[in-house]
Amino acid sequence: MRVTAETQAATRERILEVAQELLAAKGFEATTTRDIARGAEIAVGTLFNYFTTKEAIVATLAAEAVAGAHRQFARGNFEADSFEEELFAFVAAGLRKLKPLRQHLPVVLETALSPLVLADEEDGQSLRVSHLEAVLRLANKHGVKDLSPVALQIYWSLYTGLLLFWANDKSPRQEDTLALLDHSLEMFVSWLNSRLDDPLIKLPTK
Amino acid sequence: MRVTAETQAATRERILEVAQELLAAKGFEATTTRDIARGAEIAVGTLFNYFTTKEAIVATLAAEAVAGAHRQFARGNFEADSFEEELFAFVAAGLRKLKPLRQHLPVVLETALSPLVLADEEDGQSLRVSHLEAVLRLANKHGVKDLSPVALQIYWSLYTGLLLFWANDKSPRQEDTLALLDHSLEMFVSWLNSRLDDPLIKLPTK
DNA sequence: CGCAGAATATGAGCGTGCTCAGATTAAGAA
DNA sequence: TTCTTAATCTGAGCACGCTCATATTCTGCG
Repeated sequence: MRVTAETQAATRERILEVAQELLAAKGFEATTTRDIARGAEIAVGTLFNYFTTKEAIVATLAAEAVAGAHRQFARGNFEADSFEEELFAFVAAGLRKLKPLRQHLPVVLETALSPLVLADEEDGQSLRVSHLEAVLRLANKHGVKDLSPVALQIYWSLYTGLLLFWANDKSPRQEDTLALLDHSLEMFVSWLNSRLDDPLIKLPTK
Repeated sequence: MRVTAETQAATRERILEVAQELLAAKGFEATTTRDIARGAEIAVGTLFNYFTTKEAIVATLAAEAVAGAHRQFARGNFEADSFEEELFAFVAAGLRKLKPLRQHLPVVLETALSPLVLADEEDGQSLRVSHLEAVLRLANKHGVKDLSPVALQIYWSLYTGLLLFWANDKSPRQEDTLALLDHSLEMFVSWLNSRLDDPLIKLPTK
């Protein structure tokens, strides 16, 4: 069972690598599951033992990319003056890691991100949940406690909107996306501050 | 050519009706293009003469629904004290019309709404463009002139986020969605006001 | 009328993503 | 080592969205 488990992990890794290559080379639509299976030297059926869906493969790639960014960000213990500044750095770090998948984000967003409330699926949920948890941690660190569900949902709308905008951003170095991020966060954070004492929007202290 | 044109319009209408029924009865995935064609008494090939894509049918249903809401809203010349209040009423009217399609919105959003910058496609663009135009009109009416591209994009993020949230809203009468709308608009409008004199975010006056 | 040519409708067929009955392999018991 | 059973892999096959060569229908002209 030891050897098998390692083999399986290797297979999983091979699938992800091949998928990333083909995705970059031919795009999502033109990359068929048969292609990926052939590249990973397994049968189509086996591919679907490892991933439930073609989209799930891309969602996993995205989730692993941002997970990497999270770890890197946590390690670098970046110290910013303000919540807003640190949030900006955090999101920007995520974008950097997601760059290879930029054009394929709409596909990921539909399956993995669009069920905004706590959904029952799991495939790409990790991305949303772990991102929001990280944001919560940052907020707490800066004294912004107990973001309400509404606040989190608003943040999530802004974040996914940003990602979708980014996916289509034609500006040379995607500076339009960074500008959008800047304004979005400025608006969001100052709204949060203006709301700090409103009981309607705060969660009951646990 | 007269008779034919009418026949075609009737066929188009029949497709949309059948699609709406099947959608409501069985959901998007379970409704096949063969089903729709059979229901409309045409061949599959003919179906695709009228709509480029299965998603385009749903996008058209959505676009016609909100177009109806726009007309109705314009006719009713609803007079509100503030931009925020009127924007709220406007969006809520749109939601009312979209209700039958609520659960299918993610499908529409991916194809029709996610290309956020001016895209080259046309299928569902109408929804985004016409909604944003209506918002601009409302803004002008209330003295908020020349919303910048960034402001429009932020509004769009909030609006699509709202729609996706709504699609999954499990609260009895979707009051969670209305609460989200309320807070989103409050944040957006007060941010707009705080930015009124910032040249960075205003378009050059034409 | 009849006829030519354009417009429209048709459905067999293609390439997908994904499934599942059966073949293959791994792991422990005797 | 050999047998048993559970886990894993396999690819022919299914249903789907969509296409395109062909058939059908419509339109205006002589």
